[in-house]
Amino acid sequence: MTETSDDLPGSYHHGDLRLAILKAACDHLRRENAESLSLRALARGIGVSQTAPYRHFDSKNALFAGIATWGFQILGGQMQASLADQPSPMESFLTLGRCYLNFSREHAEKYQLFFDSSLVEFGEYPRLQEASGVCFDHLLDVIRLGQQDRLFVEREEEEIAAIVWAGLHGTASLLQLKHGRQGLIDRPVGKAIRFLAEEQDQTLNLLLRSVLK
Amino acid sequence: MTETSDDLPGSYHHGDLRLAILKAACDHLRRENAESLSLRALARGIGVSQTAPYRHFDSKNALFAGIATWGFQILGGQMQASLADQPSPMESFLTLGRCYLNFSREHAEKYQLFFDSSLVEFGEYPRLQEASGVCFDHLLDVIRLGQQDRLFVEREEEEIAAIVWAGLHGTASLLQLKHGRQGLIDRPVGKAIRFLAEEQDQTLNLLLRSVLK
DNA sequence: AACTAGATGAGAACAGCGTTAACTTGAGAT
DNA sequence: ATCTCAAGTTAACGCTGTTCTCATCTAGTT
Repeated sequence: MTETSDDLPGSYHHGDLRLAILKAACDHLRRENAESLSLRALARGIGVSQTAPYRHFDSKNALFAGIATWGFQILGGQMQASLADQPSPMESFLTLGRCYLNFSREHAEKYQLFFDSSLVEFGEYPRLQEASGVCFDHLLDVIRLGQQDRLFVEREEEEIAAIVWAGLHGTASLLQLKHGRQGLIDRPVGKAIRFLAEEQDQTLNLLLRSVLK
Repeated sequence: MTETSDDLPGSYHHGDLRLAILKAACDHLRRENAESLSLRALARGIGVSQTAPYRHFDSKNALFAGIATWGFQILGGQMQASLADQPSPMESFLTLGRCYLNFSREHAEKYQLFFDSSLVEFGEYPRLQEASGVCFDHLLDVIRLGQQDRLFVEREEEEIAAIVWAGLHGTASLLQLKHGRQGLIDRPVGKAIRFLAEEQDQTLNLLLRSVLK
């Protein structure tokens, strides 16, 4: 035993290395980016050997999939919580949109993985698919609620969902450019993105017009 | 000289290695993904030494930036061409939307780089910023055209642009999931994405309702 | 025609990476 | 007290991005 750290005496086992890795990876993704993330550096930072992470994740991609799954679980929970005690289908709808955009901002590093098929192979991780399915089902639920009140244009629920999701994801995605690209600030595109960022409720109202009757 | 290939006698210089690298990289991105792209393998495939690419791109990230710049130049050209001879502002608008979605499908590998700030640092490449600015300006032009006909809700052009861009990018982005995630096919989310894919004109019409008066 | 400068290519080398295989440790169940 | 298995370690493989130094080709000047 190599006496590497100032831990308690018998600290051969970490305790919850899996969670520690997930957190450290998210920290890195927030400060740097996915390309520069290294499993070895992560392990070094935590104070375990370079190969210890492989006891919890089959590969680097599996780690990314784990982060994405974690993200969908958080998002699903926040969606469910936000939907409780809403006075009307319309309010439920707006709340879900706010929830989605807030998540994409607060957990930007996880959100990005949802759509990066180069880092996360959805097909290989059933638990990831299930977690994402739960989130999509929340959206469908809200849409069915609105359809009962004849809130939307007459279309199938999946079609409404597709348009709403596209608008939300597009907005979330453009908002992330704001932090990554400073050179755009004094250009028209900067003004456009600032609008999305600073007038979230107006943005949501405009997006909703796509599907409202 | 190592007589590596069956080229013409004096083939020490490649001719247009820069373009060859750009094309090979795009080929790889289409078939595989960004994470597995290696400069060395690229060079090997083309038949030059491992370090030859560095005469044309400062780094791997510079190569990605080069591909993105190339993409914006193509998109800008297609936008301009598609806008010629449109009968009405409304038709111009729809055409631009189709053009954007078509590009995101035909040049998926380039389009992805537009929004991957982990691979492309916009701030470091002025020519990239300029090429993307040209595309955004085409969108602004079309919006101004529509505003003269009082087509849109009364908002500043950058605000209209932001909403339209969000809808278009969201749609383009979700469409790319279709090819990357087979496991979703028989789920609701699969049906939603299929709608976007198969009913492009209906999708565009719905998205436009966000900003139409 | 010879010379030169600069662009383009090659080769060797370095540190770091993901991943695998074989070994060690320690905690909980029998 | 022993056994078992999950969790952690060490050593090693081949590959990568990148840099440094050197070779070669091209184009233009004298």
